[in-house]
Amino acid sequence: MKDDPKSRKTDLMEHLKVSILTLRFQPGTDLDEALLSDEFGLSRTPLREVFRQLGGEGYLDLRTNRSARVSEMSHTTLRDFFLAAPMIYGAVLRLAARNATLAQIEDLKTAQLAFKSALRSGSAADRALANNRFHELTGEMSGNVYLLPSFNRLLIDHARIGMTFYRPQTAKMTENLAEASTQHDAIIAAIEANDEAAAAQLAEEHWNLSRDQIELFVMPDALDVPLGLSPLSKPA
Amino acid sequence: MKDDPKSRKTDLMEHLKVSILTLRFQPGTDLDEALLSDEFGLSRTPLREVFRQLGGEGYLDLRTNRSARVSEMSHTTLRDFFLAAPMIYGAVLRLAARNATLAQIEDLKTAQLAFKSALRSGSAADRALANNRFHELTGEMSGNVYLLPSFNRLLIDHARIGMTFYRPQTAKMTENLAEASTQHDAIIAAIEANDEAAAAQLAEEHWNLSRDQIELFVMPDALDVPLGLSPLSKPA
DNA sequence: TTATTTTTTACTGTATACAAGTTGTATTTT
DNA sequence: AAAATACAACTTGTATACAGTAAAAAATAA
Repeated sequence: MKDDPKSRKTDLMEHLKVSILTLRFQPGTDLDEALLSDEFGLSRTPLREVFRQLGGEGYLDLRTNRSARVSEMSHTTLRDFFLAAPMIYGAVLRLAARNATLAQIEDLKTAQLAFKSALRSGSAADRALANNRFHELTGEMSGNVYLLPSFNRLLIDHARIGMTFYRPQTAKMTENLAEASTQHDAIIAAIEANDEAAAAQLAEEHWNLSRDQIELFVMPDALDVPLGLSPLSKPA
Repeated sequence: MKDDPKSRKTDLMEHLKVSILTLRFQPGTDLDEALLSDEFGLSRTPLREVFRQLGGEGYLDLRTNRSARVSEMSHTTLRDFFLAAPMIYGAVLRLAARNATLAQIEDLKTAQLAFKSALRSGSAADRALANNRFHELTGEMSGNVYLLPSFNRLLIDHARIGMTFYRPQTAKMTENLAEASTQHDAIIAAIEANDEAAAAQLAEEHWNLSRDQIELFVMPDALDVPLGLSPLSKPA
């Protein structure tokens, strides 16, 4: 493993992506050029090029004369998200079922094994990343350059939303996760059978499940704790 | 009009975009960093940042250790294009009808006036750019960050395909252009009336018209010229 | 002449120094 | 004391010089 600048650049890129997807860098966080260039042994020039690229892909917000910032997730985001996601993902899976190659299907099966493994023994970040990888592969399968920009943008926030998703706190949520995994298996089967209709149908079901899971967070069960013993911690 | 680096950078960006959209830079063209930095009075550092950004937006293809290249339009592109465009544009117009502000509608009307003016007296490039502007505005109106990446990617190739589109060679094609303008008016009306269904319907019709126009190019009328006087130019 | 290796040339990628701009703090003014 | 201004520290943006890499040209061998 040589340590040339090129590899450090891709290292940096990967590190930033993963950090953002897993909420290690929270939405709205300012990125310090000096610190990062120091950390990865890169000068600011290539670093800023990476920033620009990640900006274009939707990971970062760039503002002139101000530091790059991890892209925000506002309250309107969630609504826009569930408006666009089913349509885009439905189209992607339909095309995946139409166009997937055998090699791609093998990759997808491998990714699904990794996902299952993460569900069993991984952290929330591991699960979110494994799920992200699975869906990225379906995007590649669709092979439509006009669909992918939006699809990949969706995947970013899907992972970030999923970071809470993949930290199940109730039996119902754990159950939903198992269901998501089952759906992944069904998606693979539909793609392998070139069954476009089934794939599109599964896309919709997969998003409905996601939405249900989100709602379990937005509207949690009422607390059942005696007064004075509330688990709320002190204000930060 | 001050001439600071910041404005030169946006100048360069705008110049590249317009040049690509109007086919002044053909798909696949290599861009010369030294030449462009000389031309715009910018060093290569900010120039390369612009390249990265345009790469992210789909104007350029970037390859390591090779020059940046105007993004290609292959034979598969057209098929992918007409597969994705109606769906995305339908969703965009539906949301535009739902969310457009009065100020945005005014902007759209202004853009449509410019489009009509370009149809009357402009060049093919003027027409393609005016049309591009019109649709960009509908994208802004939709206000959905997850839809816009694909939508803007579509607009790039829409303009490039349209450069032939907007150089009408038969009466039928001129007629189609007038029809496109009429559809723009109808789109404005639907948005102004918050009529989502009508807007979505118009999106589909607008793309059908585009597809018809393309077909007039792909399958031109049989030549009616005596042998030996064929207008075909010599092979390049 | 043809194929292969070496050298040259041109271009891409990176580091560093410097210029311009922004933000926070201290000082002055009312 | 509050507001406004001026200054200082820091961050972002740009230019230039240099290092690394790929293609082209020249030279050598078959």
